[in-house]
Amino acid sequence: MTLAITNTLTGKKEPFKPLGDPVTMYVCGMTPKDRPHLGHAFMFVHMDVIRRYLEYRGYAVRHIQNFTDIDDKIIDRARAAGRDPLDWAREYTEAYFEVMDRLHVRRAHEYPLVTGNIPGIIHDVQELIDGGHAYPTSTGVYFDAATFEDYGALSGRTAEDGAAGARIAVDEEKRDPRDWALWKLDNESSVTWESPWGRGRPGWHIECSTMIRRTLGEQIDIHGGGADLLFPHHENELAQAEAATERHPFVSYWTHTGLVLTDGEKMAHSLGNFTTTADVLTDVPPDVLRLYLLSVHYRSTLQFSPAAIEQTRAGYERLLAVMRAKGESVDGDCNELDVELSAARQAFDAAMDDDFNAPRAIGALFDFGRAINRLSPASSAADVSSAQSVFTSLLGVLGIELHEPDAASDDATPFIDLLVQVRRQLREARQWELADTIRDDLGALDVVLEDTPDGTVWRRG
RNA sequence: GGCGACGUAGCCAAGUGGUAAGGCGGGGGUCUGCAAAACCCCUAUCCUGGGUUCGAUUCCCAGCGUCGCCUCCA
Repeated sequence: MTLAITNTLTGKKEPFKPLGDPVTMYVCGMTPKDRPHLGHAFMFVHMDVIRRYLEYRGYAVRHIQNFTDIDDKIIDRARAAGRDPLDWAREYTEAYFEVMDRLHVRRAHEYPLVTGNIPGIIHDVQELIDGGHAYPTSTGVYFDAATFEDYGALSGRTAEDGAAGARIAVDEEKRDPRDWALWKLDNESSVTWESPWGRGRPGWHIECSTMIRRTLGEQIDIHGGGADLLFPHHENELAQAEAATERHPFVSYWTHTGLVLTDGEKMAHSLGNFTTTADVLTDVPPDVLRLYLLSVHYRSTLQFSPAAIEQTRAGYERLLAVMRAKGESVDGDCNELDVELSAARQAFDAAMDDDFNAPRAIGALFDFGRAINRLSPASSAADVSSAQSVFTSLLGVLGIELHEPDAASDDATPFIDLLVQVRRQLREARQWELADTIRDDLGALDVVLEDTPDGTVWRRG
């Protein structure tokens, strides 16, 4: 089987052929101006799954993700709060890690910052000027879009589209409405740097081109980011990179994640309609949220719905139940579980090979879980536990871990055990009403009792 | 206005030119003292109208609806 990845540039699923070893992957990270919302969680979780699956397939992956730690919004917000912009950015960078760690988003190998790449950015801007792709004006340095023949290829927009859609105030000094700032002159803000063109700071798009070049090289395998960055950000990034290096393609596979909608519109900091990831995690376990985010293909739009998360919670319970299955057969030479096991692996791989189809992969795992439950009475303990370990390892490729709600450290445990003991005696005495009352009352306290042939077991509900 | 995406059961959501995964919910059953969990069975003809085809939910056109990008944005 071959892994195929949809490439935004061509709009097609293409067989994955890495440039070399390791596979190079760049993900457009956050501008840490506010706390990460569910849109961020969706994107980073899906990108994490892409990386995990590549590693599962045996590729070594070098994953780089930036932080745009200085930009207009950060400066504005910090100034309004009377704070230092860099300090502001650090605070929300921490907020990012706090929440993504809980969601098991694996850390990138490096997190370059704009503020740590100024010399490289200045070098690259100068190179574009020298190459005839950029020019200085009284407000900064601009990229000359007309000098890059393929401009618009990624987002599928022509020069005419650009002109027609130009709603931004026309800058008389720009040669073309499509041109954008590589360097912004600025003598007022606290965070500026000297440059050959005057004091200022980088434009947004150039940072990614520079960081990719410095950390991964002139051409990379995979570039990820939200669909809202396709234009102009990625279009410009591509133009800057290829104009500077004259190497094509800059990126082999452009992967864009769908956007998260809330009440029918895009969730965004700027719209003020966002639900923070941390907020959701106050009452939704991280693995449940992760399962929810992965229940939609990465390229699709996710319509955020608390009700759907609740449904996912129930689905997660079902996954947990698979781990409670026990092999009961002593002579157990039932090999049906082996058959199911290899079928599950195959279905999982096929789904993920097909453009990282996590929803389908999850479906395959639910099938596998049902098979484990069904076959466990006729299988040996060893076979069941090895099936379960494959089950958890495949879930692990999706970054989903199975955790029973923790009861071990609970002070109430001895008392619950005691009640269960008393109830056992009541049941032996056929005192059903009292026994049921204990069960119901414990249930109201989120302690679930199940009477099995081997006795009563209880767990946190 | 330009460009693009999407519209699948009560809900979430995959997918295919030959009558549609999975999860939640609902109904029935097995098991159980009764439950719970688990297991088994049932629960959709794929927005509308044309067209192409032996045959379309899947391809093409139009319409309706929703969303995104064109400005900062994951």
